[in-house]
Amino acid sequence: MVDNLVIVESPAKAKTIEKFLGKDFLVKSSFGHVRDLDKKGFGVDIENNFKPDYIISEDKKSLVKELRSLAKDAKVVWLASDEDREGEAIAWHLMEVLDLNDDNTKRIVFHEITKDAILHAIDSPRPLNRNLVNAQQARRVLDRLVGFEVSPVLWKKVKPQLSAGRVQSVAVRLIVDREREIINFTSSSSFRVNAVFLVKDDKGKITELKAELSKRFDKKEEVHAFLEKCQSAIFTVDDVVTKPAKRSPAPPFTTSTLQQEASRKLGYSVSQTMSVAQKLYEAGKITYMRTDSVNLSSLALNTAKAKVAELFGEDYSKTRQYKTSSKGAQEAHEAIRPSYMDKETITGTKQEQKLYELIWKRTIASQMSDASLERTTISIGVSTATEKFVASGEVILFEGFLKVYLESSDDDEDKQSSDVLLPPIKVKDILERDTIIAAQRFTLRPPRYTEASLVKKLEEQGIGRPSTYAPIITTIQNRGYVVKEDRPGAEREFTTLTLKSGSISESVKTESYGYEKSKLFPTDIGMVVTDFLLKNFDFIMDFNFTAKVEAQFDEVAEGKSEWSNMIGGFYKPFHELVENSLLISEKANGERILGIDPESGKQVSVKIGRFGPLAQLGETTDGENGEKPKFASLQSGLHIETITMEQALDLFKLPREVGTFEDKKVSVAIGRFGPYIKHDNKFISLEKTDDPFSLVIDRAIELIENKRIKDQNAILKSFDNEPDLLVLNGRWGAYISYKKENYKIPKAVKAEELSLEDCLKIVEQTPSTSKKSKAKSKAKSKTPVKAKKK
DNA sequence: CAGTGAGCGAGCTTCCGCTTGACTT
Repeated sequence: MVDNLVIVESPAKAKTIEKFLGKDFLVKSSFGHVRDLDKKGFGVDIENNFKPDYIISEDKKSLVKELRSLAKDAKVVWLASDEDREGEAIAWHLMEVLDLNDDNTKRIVFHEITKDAILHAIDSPRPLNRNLVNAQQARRVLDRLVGFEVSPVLWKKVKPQLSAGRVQSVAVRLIVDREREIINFTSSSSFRVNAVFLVKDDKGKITELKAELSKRFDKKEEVHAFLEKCQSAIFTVDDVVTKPAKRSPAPPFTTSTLQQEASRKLGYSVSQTMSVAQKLYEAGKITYMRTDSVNLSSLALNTAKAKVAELFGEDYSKTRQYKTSSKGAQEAHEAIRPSYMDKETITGTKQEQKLYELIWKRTIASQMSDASLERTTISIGVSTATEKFVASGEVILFEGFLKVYLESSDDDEDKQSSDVLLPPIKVKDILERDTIIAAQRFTLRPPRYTEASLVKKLEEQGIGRPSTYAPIITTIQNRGYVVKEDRPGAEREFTTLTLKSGSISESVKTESYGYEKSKLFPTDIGMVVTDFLLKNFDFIMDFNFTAKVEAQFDEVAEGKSEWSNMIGGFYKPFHELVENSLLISEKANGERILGIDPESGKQVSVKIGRFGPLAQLGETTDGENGEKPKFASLQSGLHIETITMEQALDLFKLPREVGTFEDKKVSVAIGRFGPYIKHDNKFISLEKTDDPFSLVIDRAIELIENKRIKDQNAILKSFDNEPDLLVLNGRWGAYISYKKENYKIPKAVKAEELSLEDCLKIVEQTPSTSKKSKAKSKAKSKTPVKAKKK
């Protein structure tokens, strides 16, 4: 039995703190919240001042039982959850659930996990802040009200199983808005003129000087006229300006900036970054990874300073304290940094090492001096024209933090390295022209969001928290509102004009553009739901909605307003909108009428049907005259918002009969898994290069025969007295197929040597999946009971 | 694996934030 029970939120934190506190203290973890609103009902009693109905989460029951018995035996229980709204609420829930009272309970907080900070916290406990707890309740109840009242409206008006929420709906809106900007974007082009001059130094050595014309031309004729003037022109250096400049390091990582940089520099997805960071945290290699703070402990500042001095010298060290600028930051933790600043590298998986290295560099760089640079701009006059060429270059005089780390930026397009060493040049120097190239350049449409750039945007708007950025991205994809995928680009032609020696030549080249890799795209359903919510619940879709309610939560936290009043003020008008939307609005299906089919004279439209987006030929009202409309699913790559009449009409051309083979019909269609041939009730996929609209019978027969050979080869073994059992060769090697179920063959066994008895034995010994999971969950629930007994 | 697109009505779905494993392939 121990006199002091300390409860923190994370087990890794508990382990560390226990070492600082000695054997009089037992440190346990609550694993986050222990209670939440009941999920089965509404969880909030609206009639009764929004009284929350809290229940202990199923997976926390045994933990609460254990904590309860430890608390009963302890003299003092120290509630050491984070010092923010959620942390305060966790402490309050623990008090309630563990039957604690003010006499034997102390609330302590610390922002960094150092011995000094912990001991200081123990010396200065404070009472629980009920106002902060109420602010959390208001936040929790509001999210429940919005989520559980609006989602059912979607089930009725759009499609079952959909969801809406304060955070996710706005996240989807961002992506939908961006997609529409892109759809409506029209690109324009202009000519960018670049010149190469040759400069000879004292020793006769020739270096190139690249410069761009300060003016861009819209028309080819203008370019031509300009190049003609350049043919005989004299190029003189008009001006050389050298300016000092400096660059400062980026602040240490928060969750959001770590996700962004890991995405840009290492190509990690947001959730990948978090799970690797979690591993590093659990191994004690970095500080807590869910934080919005850029603050570093004084211990970290000192060790970073020593490390910088050791590696690069005193000149490179500069101690900096950063201030958080993001909206709604609660700063319960430190920034994400290495636990031990002197460790440049660690052991672990490749992924862990890379992420650690990134964190180490960012943190160290944040404690280094500015880089100082010299930026030079050279202006070159053209004797026969008023336009001027400009060359610019940058020289690093003192590297400072750049020795270690430079933050990447999202717009990788238009990347122009200005880190060029310019040749020595003076005003009035005459330059020798080599070539001048004018290339047609197109304006860029707005970029689509990546996971990480969406997180950045959400954080800027104060929407979501460090612990939820990764789950948000998963949710909006799971709900089918958004997909993350690659999409091919397109090709376009551009013109270049080149002045070389004395002649001007013109050429047309092609370039590909718009290729997207791992970007977020809205689905048809995502767009329809967003439009529906905008129409019926515009204030929830407002990007400032969260910021507005946060301000009200703050008033509750400061004791200036009572939480259920605040919620009441929100709920009345909100609930009216819910009622109205149920009454007024029609079912939203995103219908778009494309026009009239010239062949049949019927209307062509697209909409969302029961099973997804479809194209429709004819109107439903036609049905009264006995003629039903035709339907066809939209294939991947086609979208309600952008499909053309031609593309829609093509869909009705399938299924298409191509001929007969072995006296059976051969037809081509497109199904869920792409284009296929149907013959004798068998399905054969087309290959990528085959076009279902033009496929001929000869090619179809070829594919059918190929498939037959392949199927034959897939059978490694069959048994005459048990036709249901086959040993097949699949994608991952040999396996047993028996009565529509597949069974793994143990690694030690050679597939060719299996007898029928061996196979049946394997089938029998393979436990069904349901059995397996039951056995494991039982074993798991036993462990905490054991722990209690000691 | 390769469909569907009518309608009825049962019973289900759903939020955001705090935490870790528990799963499956």
